[in-house]
Amino acid sequence: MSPKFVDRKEKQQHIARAALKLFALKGFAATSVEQIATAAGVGKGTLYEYFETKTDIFVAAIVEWMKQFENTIMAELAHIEDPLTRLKTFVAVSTALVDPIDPLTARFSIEILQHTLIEDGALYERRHVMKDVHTGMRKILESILLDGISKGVFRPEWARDAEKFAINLLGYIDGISLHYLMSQNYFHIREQVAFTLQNVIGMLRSKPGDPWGPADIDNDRLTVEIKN
Amino acid sequence: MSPKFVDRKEKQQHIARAALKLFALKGFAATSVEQIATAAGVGKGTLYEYFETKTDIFVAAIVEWMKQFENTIMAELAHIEDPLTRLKTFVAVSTALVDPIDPLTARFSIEILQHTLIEDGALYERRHVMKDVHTGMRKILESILLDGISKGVFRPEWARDAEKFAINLLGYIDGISLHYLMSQNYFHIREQVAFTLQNVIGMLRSKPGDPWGPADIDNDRLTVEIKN
DNA sequence: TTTTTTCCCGACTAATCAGTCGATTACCTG
DNA sequence: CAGGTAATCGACTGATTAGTCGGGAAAAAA
Repeated sequence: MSPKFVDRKEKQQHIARAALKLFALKGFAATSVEQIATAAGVGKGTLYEYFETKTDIFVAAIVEWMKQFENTIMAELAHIEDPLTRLKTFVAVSTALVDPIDPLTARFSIEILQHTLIEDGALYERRHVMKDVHTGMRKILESILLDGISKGVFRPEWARDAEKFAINLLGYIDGISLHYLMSQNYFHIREQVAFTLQNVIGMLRSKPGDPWGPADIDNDRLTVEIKN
Repeated sequence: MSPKFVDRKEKQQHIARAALKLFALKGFAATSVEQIATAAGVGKGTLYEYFETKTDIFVAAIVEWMKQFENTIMAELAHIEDPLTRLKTFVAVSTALVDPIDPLTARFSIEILQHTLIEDGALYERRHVMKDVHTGMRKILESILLDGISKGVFRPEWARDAEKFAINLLGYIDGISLHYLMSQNYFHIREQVAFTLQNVIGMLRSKPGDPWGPADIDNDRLTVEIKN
């Protein structure tokens, strides 16, 4: 049955993925190690061959989750040139995570948030993990903005505030996603995001002396499929 | 010692407040009923005279928390006439919750979020609680905007989008607050919020044909004291 | 075949904790 | 003062669960 030598990395990843689903669905506290073992198709003892503690499994699940997200967004951006489309795509991929069909990852991000913030949360001692994620996201967004400026699509004055812009937009995306999850059917996240994008792009493109108004953009790029 | 007849409402509130501090500090799961009892200065058995379950204590703590926030914001707004100042005050009070000196309430809001979203979270069956909170906040913000329009400070075209505007701004406030909490010292929340406010107010005030630019507002109203 | 190595497992342990219950105290009333 | 009642308490119970450990199975080596 079991081969003499097992690819430990691969098996760890397999377990981490099984754990990710459970953590996202039920939360860290409500997910027992036994359940993870069952979901991964191994015994509880085996699980402890590959991870020291439950928290380690959690961290591995987070890493797995981030990897998937980053892959998705980089793949989407890879073949897009137009700065406007790049910006819209970035926002679309980010908000697609809370699509009602698959709210798991969004719930999971709450779980991470909590264990990062709460004093004896599983991640309190490893807060840098989330900081690194956000820094990575911000860099991508900043580069989109600066690229747009260099291509003459956005006005150059915004270069000075690229970082502030990126931080704010990321904050908005997360916040509106959370509110959406909490009060489903109360508003339409696509419309809300499109509204913001219109205003933001209107701002980014307007030049002093130009009449200002929300950008009249098409929202085709606001739909993105996230592969699990 | 104990009087023959006790004001049950008052004692419940007393316990709820003690619980609020603990829940905010350590989270729902990590706070034991025993600890709540000790913090409230009563025995564990007594506590169950006033609440049926641990979850009921949690809900009571949430209600207590919301009441405090609403009192603060209404008190602040009560004596302000100028729409711009009202808007800035609203944002200031909302973000003051994540002041590094007292991040408890922000952590608590994460806790609520989680138990609202996770399937067997303590609040999953009572999701409407959070929805109601947000509706209340949104109404306040909308009224500020409409009032500003009627006073000629904001351009009337925005009336149509008052609701979208309010939902987006509330989402932004929560999102930027969360990011701030997660990566302390990485950015300055006051500057970020001021930046957004400048742009938002610039948008709200600009008229078609006007040269567009961020509003040159003073940020005095961005500091607010939250009383515990 | 026999031995060794690697991997797998689930019963067990020790600790935690939500909720119960019977005993006790303190106040009130007659 | 005495009987009754409201309020308090914390030891106990039952259930859950993170992490351990020793036995066993399969593959490789000898």
